[in-house]
Amino acid sequence: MSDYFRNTVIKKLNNGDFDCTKEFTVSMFSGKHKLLILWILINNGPQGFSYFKKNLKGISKKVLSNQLNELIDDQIIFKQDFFTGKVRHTEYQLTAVGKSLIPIIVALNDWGENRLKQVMLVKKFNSDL
Amino acid sequence: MSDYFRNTVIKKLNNGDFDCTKEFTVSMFSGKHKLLILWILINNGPQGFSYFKKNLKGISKKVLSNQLNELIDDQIIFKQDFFTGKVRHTEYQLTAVGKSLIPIIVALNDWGENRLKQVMLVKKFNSDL
DNA sequence: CTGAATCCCATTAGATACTG
DNA sequence: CAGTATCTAATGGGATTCAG
Repeated sequence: MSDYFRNTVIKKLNNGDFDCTKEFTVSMFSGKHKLLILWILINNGPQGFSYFKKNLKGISKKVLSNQLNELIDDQIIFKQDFFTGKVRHTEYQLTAVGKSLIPIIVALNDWGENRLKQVMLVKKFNSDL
Repeated sequence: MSDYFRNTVIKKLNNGDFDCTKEFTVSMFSGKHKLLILWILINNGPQGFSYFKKNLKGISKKVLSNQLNELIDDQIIFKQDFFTGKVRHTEYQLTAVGKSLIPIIVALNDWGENRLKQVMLVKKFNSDL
């Protein structure tokens, strides 16, 4: 992702540069895994750290941690801790702000699925020649 | 952006790994400036290279070129060249695929504007204390 | 179990110069 | 005008280590 980019946008906002709405919006989504994380939360409900680790194939703990923290900073998700004895379990959930993204994320996902089908059809057609 | 990420997704698709719809979708949008580029095309119609250069504050020619080419590769926009004598002018336009993104981009932008207003209100409130 | 800190290398962005 | 080529500096990701 782009911590640098996010920080740049945050600085701009703090300096009263309101002319960066689009950059702001992009900064909310930049990060390879954020859409996946949100998708999981939308479809499977609140989940813990290890659930994401298992389901986001190939993601490292560091990157996952970064992405989750950025989403928390942006108030799109929040975290709760539970203890079983000394063992900590966590649960990440969508905030109200995060929930307001659901229609967009669903639309984005639908678009991606349809587009992927198109791409695959073209590929198949070409290989059938 | 992430040429690396895009290439990874493309490789996966070529290897028959269809289990990366979300990654595919994200790869379409990854890139700080793509949303801005599309936003310009949606609102201001077809534009040339220098128009983007002027309006995407701080973007370098190299990065702009990359972003435009990725969008072309993904068949979201296409390019036409015109010559006035030996001087080349270009025009980038949305394809049908690109146009299918308009509702999503508009929704994304609306969301971003509203969210930014919220953020600003909170900031103002805090500074008024 | 969750997650922060560190080290190191791959990738990307920016500046500059050059071409058709 | 619209890029491409090249070089360098800044960033980001992965692996490992450590801690609550």
